[in-house]
Amino acid sequence: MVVELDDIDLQILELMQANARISNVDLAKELSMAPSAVLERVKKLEQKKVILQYNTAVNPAALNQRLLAFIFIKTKELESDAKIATMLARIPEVQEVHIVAGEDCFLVKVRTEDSASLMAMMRKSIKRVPNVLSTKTTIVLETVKEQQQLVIRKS
Amino acid sequence: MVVELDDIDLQILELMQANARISNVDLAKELSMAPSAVLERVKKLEQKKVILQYNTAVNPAALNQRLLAFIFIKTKELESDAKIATMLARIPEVQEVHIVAGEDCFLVKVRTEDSASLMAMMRKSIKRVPNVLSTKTTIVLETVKEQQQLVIRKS
DNA sequence: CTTGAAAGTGTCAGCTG
DNA sequence: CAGCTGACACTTTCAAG
Repeated sequence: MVVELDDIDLQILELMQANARISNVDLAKELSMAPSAVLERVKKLEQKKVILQYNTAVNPAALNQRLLAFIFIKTKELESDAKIATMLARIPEVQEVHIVAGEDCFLVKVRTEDSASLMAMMRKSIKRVPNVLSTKTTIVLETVKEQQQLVIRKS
Repeated sequence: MVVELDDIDLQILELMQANARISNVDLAKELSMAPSAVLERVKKLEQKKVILQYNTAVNPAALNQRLLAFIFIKTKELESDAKIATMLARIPEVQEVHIVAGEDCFLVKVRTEDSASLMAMMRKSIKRVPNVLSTKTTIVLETVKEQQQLVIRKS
């Protein structure tokens, strides 16, 4: 995908990354533009899939999801990577599924209530995915930073 | 932190996780409540830090950030974990910093333009953090799923 | 991109159970 | 305390320039 983004677009993205619920008029004030012009740009950014979605970051502790783990999953060498990936992606506790270079094939990020529910989830969901050979789990003791904001470099 | 969340709160969180820019009236319609009551609940959720922030997911490809990597960082055994973590967290390309169990001490998620800029960032930023003994980098070939939405279980 | 106007929304005070 | 109503100001959104 090639998209042309000018400095105004980048500034919009920067402001919206920091606060998705910023109002159009506030955006317009920051950019010294009319609200309608800003709205039009935002709509175009959505439509061009530059903006993928607006989400609310909920405190995991408030929902009793205290355990975070990364699981490396090794599978039989085969062409059907995509199918396995899709099955992993369907597990609700799984927040991320990456296909990675090296001998481990998949890296999965998982959030559960505690270690017991992690084990339950692995037995119930991950180990039932066909062609899974082995898993290697890394437990997170403490998260120091967790954000999806991208670095925006204006020209 | 212990917070009491009832089913209405959970429904608000579910709707806002999926779309942070949903309007108050739409929320109210979904919940069959008056907008003012919903607004009050949302404000309380923000204030109680159940809602941490509203962010916009920007397509990394649109900003030319095509490379995603996870780096395990081993450091000298010491008490000053927190200081190292803070230094890692300050690197703009670093989206996540976790302190993990096992012999690797830190796990860091990084997004850069390409492998050259990843190497540059490692030389310039990570290797300059004191007490870093070694790093082990896992390159992501393809991301199949990436979301931070939590599983919400209504009672 | 701007203006201007209509329709819709956020927000608050005051009221009710 | 949590929710409702009603009212006003502010926003969103669109057509036209």
